[in-house]
Amino acid sequence: MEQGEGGDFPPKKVQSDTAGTAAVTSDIPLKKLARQLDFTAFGGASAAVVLPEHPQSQPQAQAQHPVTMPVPPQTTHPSVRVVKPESPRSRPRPNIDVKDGTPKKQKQCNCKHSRCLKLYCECFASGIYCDGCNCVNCHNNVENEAARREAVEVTLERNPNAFRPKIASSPHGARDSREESGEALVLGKHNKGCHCKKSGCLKKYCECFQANILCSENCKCMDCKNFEGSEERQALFHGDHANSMAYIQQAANAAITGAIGSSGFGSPPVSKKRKGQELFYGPTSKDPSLHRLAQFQQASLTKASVTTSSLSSTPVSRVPNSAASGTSKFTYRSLLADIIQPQDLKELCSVLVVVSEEAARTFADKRNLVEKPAEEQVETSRASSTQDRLQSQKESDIEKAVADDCSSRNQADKLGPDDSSSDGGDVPKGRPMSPGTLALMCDEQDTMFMAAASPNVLMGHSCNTSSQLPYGQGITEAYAEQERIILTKFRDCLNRLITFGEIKETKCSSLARTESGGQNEPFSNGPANARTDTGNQQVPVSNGVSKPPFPPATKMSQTVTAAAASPNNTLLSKPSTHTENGDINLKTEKEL
DNA sequence: GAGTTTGAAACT
DNA sequence: CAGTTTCAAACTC
Repeated sequence: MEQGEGGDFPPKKVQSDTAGTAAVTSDIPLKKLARQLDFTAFGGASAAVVLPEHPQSQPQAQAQHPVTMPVPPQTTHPSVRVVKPESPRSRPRPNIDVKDGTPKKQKQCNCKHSRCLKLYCECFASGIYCDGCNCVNCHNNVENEAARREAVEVTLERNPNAFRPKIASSPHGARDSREESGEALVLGKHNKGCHCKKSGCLKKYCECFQANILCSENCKCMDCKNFEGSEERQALFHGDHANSMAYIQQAANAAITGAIGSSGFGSPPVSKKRKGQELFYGPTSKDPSLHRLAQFQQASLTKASVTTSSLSSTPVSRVPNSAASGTSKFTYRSLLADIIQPQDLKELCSVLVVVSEEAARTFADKRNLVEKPAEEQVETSRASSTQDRLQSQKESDIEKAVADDCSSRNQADKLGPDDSSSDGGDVPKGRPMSPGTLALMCDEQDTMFMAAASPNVLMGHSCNTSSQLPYGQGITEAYAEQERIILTKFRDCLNRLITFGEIKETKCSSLARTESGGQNEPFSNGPANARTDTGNQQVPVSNGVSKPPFPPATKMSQTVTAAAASPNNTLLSKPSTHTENGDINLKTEKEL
């Protein structure tokens, strides 16, 4: 019991010997001094610490894992106020003031039939004695310690984790808190997940909501609106009325009843079932960040997506959780999936290497006019070799990106449990990167690479400390020149990619409009099996054909146009071996 | 404050 | 493990 451990949790404000005594259930606590559990370490946002705690006590408590019977602490300070824990559902219903998030003072239970010896009882579940509660026939007290202990044993027998905190902290806390600026914390996730059906997870009935955390993949809730990016949820936390309880409830109610609906378009959220993100991204991902991402994307996608029925033969709203989560029929395929071919990459790299060499050579020639050839040769060689590595790295990066891109077509299927995407990465695995991201990553990794492979170069480049370099200013300039040329080329290439992507997007959009025949219009609560919200975005729809919904090509340049439309498009300006068929596919592909 | 709703816990 | 019942908190009026 951690919480049980709880049992071992040192009571705040109470002695330091607690850990020891608390574990010994035989010690009869002094009158009505319940221990307070501390859930702050578990990410429970609501776990506001009410009482100061002993610095050394916390570690002790956390170090304890053995599930033992929770025993209210002994104390030699009867005057200490009993304060119940602020756990995330931390225990049944925490004492949190929804208005301001501040913890209220102890809350008394009102149990009538459980004798306060079942988890129904907040006090019992918290591992504390009832104190000043309004319960009836309470046995959760010193006088009934025997019964209490027995009840604890029974409870633990049934569920060894019964007294453990339900909210696990999230490794992505920092990120979350940042993203949720202004909102309640969203750290951690419910270990078991909630099972809400009607509350939309936006009421305190929901343990996740109550704990101020987002629902996670652990949840089996229906029609969940407690996910990042949920407008309903945001409505609860943001806005001028953010602190108005009435507003909050109104928003929640509206959200639940669909009055607001996702994005206010009058359409019900994706499904009556389960979280929509699973429909698109595969369900079983255990990576919180991915999950959040998916949730976020869900929020975006649902606005732009088409009726789910048109994308899947299975009516989403009737798909059981497991089914929905297990058989994701939606896959996201990058707009560039067919554009970038391995050969393109090779060509790109070749070109970059060539221009790099040329740059180096040109620069060397210039210098040769005034400096010793031998030295220059070495430098050129160095430059070239460095550049080669650079190209090599770029190629690697790009290929990785493309690999992701290509694999994305089956992304949803791949996002399984083992697809624990890079922890904390802002670019979870499986999510195709936009050209812009790709470029940024390349730049970033180039920098990193260069820093590792050639610190001097990096220094010279970024800090203008060339005078300190063994190779002098000349080398630095040569590298700079090479870099400039290469980056320019690379930029051009990426711009072309962007253009291609936009062309394809445009085509897809047209196709969607054509095939959906106006389905993208806002609709009221349509067929239950239905549809997701449609925002203003066009989403490719092709009857059953594998045209999955995909995010809009966000960072794509605004200049789709002419250049893009040119049949001579190639990734590079240099003559290409592409099979230019006018379509977006530049090549006949065989390399994949 | 009474009655209803909700979802976790308990039970079958 | 799924379905049902019990329970107490959350919520509504």
